Amino acid sequence: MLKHGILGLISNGDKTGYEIMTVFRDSLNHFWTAQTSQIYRELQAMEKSGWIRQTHVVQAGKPDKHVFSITPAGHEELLRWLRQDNIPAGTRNPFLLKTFFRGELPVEENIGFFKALQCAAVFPDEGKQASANADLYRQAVDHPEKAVYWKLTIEFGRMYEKMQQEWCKYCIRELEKLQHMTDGRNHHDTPADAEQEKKR
Amino acid sequence: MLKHGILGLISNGDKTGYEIMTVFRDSLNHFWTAQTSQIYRELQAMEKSGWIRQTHVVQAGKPDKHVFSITPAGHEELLRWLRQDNIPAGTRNPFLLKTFFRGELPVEENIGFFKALQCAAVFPDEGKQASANADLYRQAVDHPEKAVYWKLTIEFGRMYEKMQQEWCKYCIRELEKLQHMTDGRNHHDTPADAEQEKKR
DNA sequence: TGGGTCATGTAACCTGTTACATGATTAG
DNA sequence: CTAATCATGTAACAGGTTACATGACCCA
Repeated sequence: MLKHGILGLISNGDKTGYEIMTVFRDSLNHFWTAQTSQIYRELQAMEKSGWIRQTHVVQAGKPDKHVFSITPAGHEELLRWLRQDNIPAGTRNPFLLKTFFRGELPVEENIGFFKALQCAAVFPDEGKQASANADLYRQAVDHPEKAVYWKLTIEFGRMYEKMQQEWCKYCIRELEKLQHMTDGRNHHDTPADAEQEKKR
Repeated sequence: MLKHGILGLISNGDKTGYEIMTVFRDSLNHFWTAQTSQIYRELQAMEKSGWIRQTHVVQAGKPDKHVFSITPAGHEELLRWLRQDNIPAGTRNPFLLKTFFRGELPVEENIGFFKALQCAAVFPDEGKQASANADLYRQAVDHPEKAVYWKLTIEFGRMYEKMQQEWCKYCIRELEKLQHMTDGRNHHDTPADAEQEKKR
């Protein structure tokens, strides 16, 4: 996956490992991340596969640059990847995994958690996003037909965040219902009491 | 992450590696997956850490069972994990990574893709979900206070899917706009022509 | 008698994370 | 003078995937 992400970035213009790292950090961070260590490792592998090619650029003062450009074979591979398995696979979500087991914690604590989550902004706002990466911003001006897709991912982020907030509201409602149900039977319920209850 | 998922499952009742695999396959598949190879590996590690403990159950005919149960130390670890880093980190989304680079493909192809995605159901429907795993179903009847959280993850799935459909509509609208814009200037635009265009 | 389920795993590989390591330039 | 930025990486480890391997039972 990362290999193809890097390939896509290089297809939009030659880049060094360092530049690739900055794009991940500044612009793709809400749906993908990558450490320099991994980027350099993948670049080596991709060069071996013939997807990209290296040019040394000697610089005065600064360390030399290794600039990578995409090869025709690399571009073919990028297209192949884009077209392949368009069946959206079940995305792994650590956050839902945790939710699934929250029954172990007292209800009040979970209500508190969802209230906090409701306020937390997951994605950086557009303003930040737009100014973060000069390269992408330039692209948006020069090639609107490519920049649309960038806009689509940002819109996804916005809609996801809104949905998450709605979901939090739903969770809070459900948990408060549960709380009232148990309140009737058991008035001052502490976590320790709940533990005792379970062990019977 | 997987270690803690397994720990959570065992905390809801003793299980063999095989049983854990079936729960992942039948009930958690929309937010997490696990291969048997990995499950057995993790179980070993978790036993070494003292989070779980093994009992051999000799069976007539069938191979022996290795039934795992949670230890007090394991339960403590589960609670620690549930409470730790409640800051929802940027979830890695291979699907958005691909969207980001769709500019490489012709617009019509991408519109077709989003139209197909709009119709594709990502999550299995509740009926299937509920009947899939007898253990979870029983839990829903016996311990409504724990089953709520399971319901919450299912509701998340439903809301996510609805949001994705809305997003697809938005994407189609945006791409059709783009198509009309380019239509004015360049009438019978083939992918090959686009390639030529780019290389200038 | 052949395929599905129950039940165990191993080995090799690929991918991702954490920590370390260097060194010059530039801006405050 | 100090911290950030540009620019390169390596080493060790953790986590996930793919493929292989075994064996008995049960149902059609």
